[in-house]
Amino acid sequence: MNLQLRYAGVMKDDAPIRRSPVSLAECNLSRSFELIGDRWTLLILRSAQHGLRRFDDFQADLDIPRTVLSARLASLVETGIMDKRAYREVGQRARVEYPLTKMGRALALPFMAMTQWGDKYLGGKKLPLTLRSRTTGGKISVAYVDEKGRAVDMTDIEIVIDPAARRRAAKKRKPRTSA
Amino acid sequence: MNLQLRYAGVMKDDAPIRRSPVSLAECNLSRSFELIGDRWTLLILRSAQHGLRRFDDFQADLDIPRTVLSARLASLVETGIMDKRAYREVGQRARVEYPLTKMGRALALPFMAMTQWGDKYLGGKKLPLTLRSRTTGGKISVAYVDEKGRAVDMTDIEIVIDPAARRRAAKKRKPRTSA
DNA sequence: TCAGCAAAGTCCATAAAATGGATTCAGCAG
DNA sequence: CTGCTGAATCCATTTTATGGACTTTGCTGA
Repeated sequence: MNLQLRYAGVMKDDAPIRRSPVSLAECNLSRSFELIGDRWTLLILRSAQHGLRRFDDFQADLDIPRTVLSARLASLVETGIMDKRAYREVGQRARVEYPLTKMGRALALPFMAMTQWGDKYLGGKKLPLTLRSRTTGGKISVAYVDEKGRAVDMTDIEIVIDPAARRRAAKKRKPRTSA
Repeated sequence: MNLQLRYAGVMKDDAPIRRSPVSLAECNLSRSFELIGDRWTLLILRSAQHGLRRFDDFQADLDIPRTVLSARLASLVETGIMDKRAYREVGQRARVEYPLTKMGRALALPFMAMTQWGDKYLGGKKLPLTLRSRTTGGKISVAYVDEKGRAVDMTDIEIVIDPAARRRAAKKRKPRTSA
């Protein structure tokens, strides 16, 4: 976890890179950030990963303004990360809950990778939350693996950019001072 | 990648969870989000992962307001994710650049996990950016692994919460209507 | 020598969001 | 009918973002 990932075929490593090789519009990382990349959305999703599903539970768990929560849940439903459905407890009227969809549950992996990063660089000695194997009890972590499911070292990895996705000519830069 | 991760020892899975088991203050995931969890910071870090280091390069790459970029870079330096240092090109005066620190470069793993998620749920057929092994040329991905570096299936994983980190009594909820 | 330029900012007025408190709405219990 | 509760919405205030112009520094080429 020491080296920066490097591009395939790049030799001179000291010449600075001036532009991202993939445009924002085509980059699935920035597209992800567009959907979930703000503080409250991320925190809502964290609570949701823990199993929370109800409006007031999110509100109390995070102490989030109700207007913001309302807006964020709506957009998470719209993007397919959460579902909106009725539930009914015994002797209660029907209410609404927001469970994660499969798409939303799949965020567990990036979130765990992020947690691992926080554990290493922000945490103290104790790790509040860890993963372990049900069968062996051994510690589980997130890592790069090859096709056979073997962990690989970062030094053996290179980034490949699809030529078709390479940043295009760049819509003409607007000059710094216009008037 | 189908099931939600489950807590160790939890049997009744249908009773809704009402609170996150780890408080925001102690959760290394929410601490991470506090540092990097806003749209512009995430995008700056994406560009930085691609190798960008200079103020105007970030500005042009992302079309980010200069004030915001200035503020974000300062806080990334303060938290130790980026470094601030002088560089000098031949025949130019000394200028400033913002390379990622080791801590910042380590964000590559969560970012790749996030990219993978985007590839699956947001992307089209084509993947603009992929990882491969330098030695075998095989595809590299991000996954859960055990201590021996073997990929493990999600169904075999359970979440363990350190009892010491369990959410404490919860500072008394303020009533809904005060006056 | 000095005008021009480029990188790395700051300043400022306007626009957009977040915040937090009160209010609304629906339907079950008593 | 009244109270209560979960799920919102409304509104005034504060905070933050936005985008354009302006500033600073020290090089280069004329």
